This record gives sequence, C-alpha cells and structure tokens, in this order.
Amino acid sequence: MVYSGLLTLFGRSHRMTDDARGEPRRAGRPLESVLSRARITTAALALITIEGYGGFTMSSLARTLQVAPSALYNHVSSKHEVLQWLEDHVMTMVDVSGFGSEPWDVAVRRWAWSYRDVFARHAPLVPLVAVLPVTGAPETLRMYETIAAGLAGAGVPVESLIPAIVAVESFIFGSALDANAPADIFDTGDLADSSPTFTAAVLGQDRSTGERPADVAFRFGLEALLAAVAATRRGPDA
Amino acid sequence: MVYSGLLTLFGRSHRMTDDARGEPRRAGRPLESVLSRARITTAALALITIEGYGGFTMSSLARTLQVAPSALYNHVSSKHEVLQWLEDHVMTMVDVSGFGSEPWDVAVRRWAWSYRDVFARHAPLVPLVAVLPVTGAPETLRMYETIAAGLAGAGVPVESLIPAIVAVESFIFGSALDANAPADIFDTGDLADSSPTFTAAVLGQDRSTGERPADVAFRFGLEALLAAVAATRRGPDA
DNA sequence: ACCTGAACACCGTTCAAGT
DNA sequence: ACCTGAACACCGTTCAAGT
Repeated sequence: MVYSGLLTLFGRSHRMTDDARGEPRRAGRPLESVLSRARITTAALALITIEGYGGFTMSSLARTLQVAPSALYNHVSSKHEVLQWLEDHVMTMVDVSGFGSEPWDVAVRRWAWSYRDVFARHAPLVPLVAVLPVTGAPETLRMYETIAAGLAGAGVPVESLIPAIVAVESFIFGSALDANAPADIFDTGDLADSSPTFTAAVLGQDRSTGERPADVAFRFGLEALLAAVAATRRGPDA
Repeated sequence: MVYSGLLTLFGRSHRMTDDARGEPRRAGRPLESVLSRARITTAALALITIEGYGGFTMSSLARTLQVAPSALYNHVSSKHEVLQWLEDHVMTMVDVSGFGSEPWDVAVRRWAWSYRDVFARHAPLVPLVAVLPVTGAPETLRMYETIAAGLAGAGVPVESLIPAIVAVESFIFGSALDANAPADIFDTGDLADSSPTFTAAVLGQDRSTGERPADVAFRFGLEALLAAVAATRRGPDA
C-alpha cells in the first residue's frame, strides 16, 4: 500500500528509541525534536507527489509525519506557509545547469522548459510563487541570481533584466497552468456554428509533428521572448 | 452598511409578494423561482467585488440571495461550477472593441491589456480559466472567435492561430497573477550579498517613467509576442 | 520547547420534509 | 420543481495539559 511507504519514509519510529514497537507517543516534549522545516517540506512533497494537492491537508501531512496535526503549528504558522516552503523547495528542481556552460540562449531555453515542466506538475503553487517575496525563499532567490547573472553576462543591460525575467516568468507560469488543460479544451461542440473561424483554427492546427498543442504554443511564445531579450543585448558579448 | 446594499440588490423581498415585511420564507416551492444562473452569477460577482474571494463562500452567496445555502444546489452542482459561471461572465468585461474598427495590432494591444487587468482583479479565477473547456463557457468562446477572426483577417495563417492565441493568453494569465505581487517582492533583504547581480538588477530598474514594474514587464512581453505574431502573417493583408 | 488531545468556528454538500 | 432546516464529514487552527 502506498501510504505505508510514506510512513516508512517519514514516520518517527526509525529515529526514536522509546516507541520502536509503534506505541503512540505520549504528550510532552520529545528528547529530540520530531519535526523541522526540512522534514515537513520533504514530507509535504512526497505526500503531494503521491496523493496530489487535493489530498494535501494539515491532517494528512501530520499523519505522514506521525504526529498530531496541532504539532505542526509549533514549526509553521499556517498551511499557507507550508506551501511557501514547498514552493521554494520545488524551485531547486528547476534546471539551471546551462548557465555558465552553454550559450546564453541555450541556457535560457533549458531553464524555461524545465521551469514550466516543474510547475505544470505543481500548478496549485503557481498563484503562490507569482506573489511570494524572495525574502524567505532563498532557493528561489538563488535561481534568480543565476538567471540574472547569465543574462547580464550575455550583454543584457541592467535596466532590462527585471522586465525580461518577469515577462519570461509570467509566460512560464501561464504556460504551466495551460499544460494542465484537457486535450479537448477548445472543442466547440454544438457552438461550432457560431464560432466558425475559431473552430477552423482548432481543426487547422499543425498535428504533423505529434507535439502537444501546449508545447507548440510554449515554443512559439518562448522563442518570441528570447528574440526580444536578444534585441536588448549590447556590449562585447552581444 | 455595505452588506445591506447587497441585500437590497439581490434579496428577494422586492420581487416576492408574500413576505414584503421580511418574514422568512417557509419551506416549499415558491410561486416563482427565486434563483437562476444569471442571478447567482451576478450576486457572486457583486459579493466578490465587495468582500473579495476570501469572503466568498456558498453561505455568504446564499445570504446575499436571501436563501438557504442548500437552495443553491438546486441550480448549481458545486461551488466550482459557480466559479466557472463567474469566469464566463467576467470574460464579457474584456475589451474586444478594437477588432473590426482598429488595425489588428492596436486591437490586440487593447484586448491584451484589458484582459490582463480584468483577471488581475479576479486572480483566483486564473487557474480555472486556463483549464476550462469552451463548451459551457459561451462568452469565453465568443471572445476567442473575435480574436481568431481578427488575427485571421490580418493574415495570420490558420495553423498559427491557436499557438499564437494560447501563447499570448498564457502570458496574460501569468501577468495577471504577477500584477498582484507586492511592490517589494524582489527586495533581497539580508540575502543581498549572496545575490549581487539580481540585487543590482532590482535597484537598476528604470523608474523614470513612473510606470509600475509589472506594467513595464507586461509591455516588454506583449510587444515581443506581437512581433512574433506579425512575423507569421502572409497574404494580401500582411 | 514541543508534543497530545479536546475543542472551536467554520467549510461544502446531502437529504428528508414541506408546498 | 424548488425551497428550508438539520445533519454529515470534513477543514485549519487554538490552547490547556503534559513532560
């Protein structure tokens, strides 16, 4: 069973000595703290990966960690804060390996596709990231530093960096949501008659490559934004 | 008081004859149906405009309409469906007036800025729209038809229409979320030392126009996408 | 300091009873 | 068909009691 796997990974029995046979812990401060930001975040990610965001509650998170729900509030002030921790953790899964090793545009492409993919799998976090201050999100800030340094090194002037990054990122966030759209989202059904041009457009999509429509649109937009970023470049590297 | 205003607008007393003095209605089918999709949607919009999405519950919606919460379920199958109705209604507030009267790029700009502004005010709907099938969202489909016809008329080939629309829309959705970010979202605080380039980029933004950073980024991205759409054009109008 | 367990103030939704 | 009112199965969060 899936759930027992989570308990094996995150339960306390393997690190506590006084309840190896699984007796419930009594109230009172444990010898060693059972919870921590890292353990809560990791457990949340595992839980969500297996059960999805619909099954993610403070109760289910506590169950995974084998504590009472109220114990979580000694370490985190709200469910929202858990999600913020998770967001920052998820950001480490974004691939920034191209910066420093590849031409700037190759690096940006690899980063952008990876960023979209990661948050397509964590769509409920998108509205949070878009609004989360970088203070308190150190991994997110690390990523921004890598991107900013990469673009600056490629000749993008300082005053263009933030607009360029925000524009690309906004596109990525919207595209991450779009990647979760059902395949038939644009089927016009019995309203086809009243929307002839749009219906023709839906039917007239280029299907020859076998690529998902969301990927075709993402490539189109990403290349458009890359061209605009390239146009801002100046200096020796441009 | 604000709430009594909502009751005056959406309460039933002005259209019912048997309870003009405000006695609660008894159980049983009313002579004339109290609820409808249109009344529910309008009440939801008014409630959200005044109280925000945080205060939007099935209970508060029912209170606005002066019915019991359970009465709503005779007309709608879930809160999610109310939000879908609302999304489709909100879409009528997007300005498509440029199509047919202005050059294509002027029309697209007016539409895109308006679209972003409307959903910046309704950010919680963004994850829904991005995923909502056009069947059952007739106003949304109407908008798509207008955009598709406008772009097709400008010479954008059929097979490029969907990628172009989806890319621009994804950018708009992400930008609508970004427009709700706090002004200090990029303040690096005591982590400034470890992110020198990014910190310099934040401080080096062009503030001379007085424009909001979110608007600068939106313009940058929108113009980039417009240029790419323009590049797909062919035929007599291109 | 950090856990448990009981409790609080909600949620969205279901359903029998009523007209 | 469409309302009310009671009830259900949850939520996230608080807090006293315990070590």
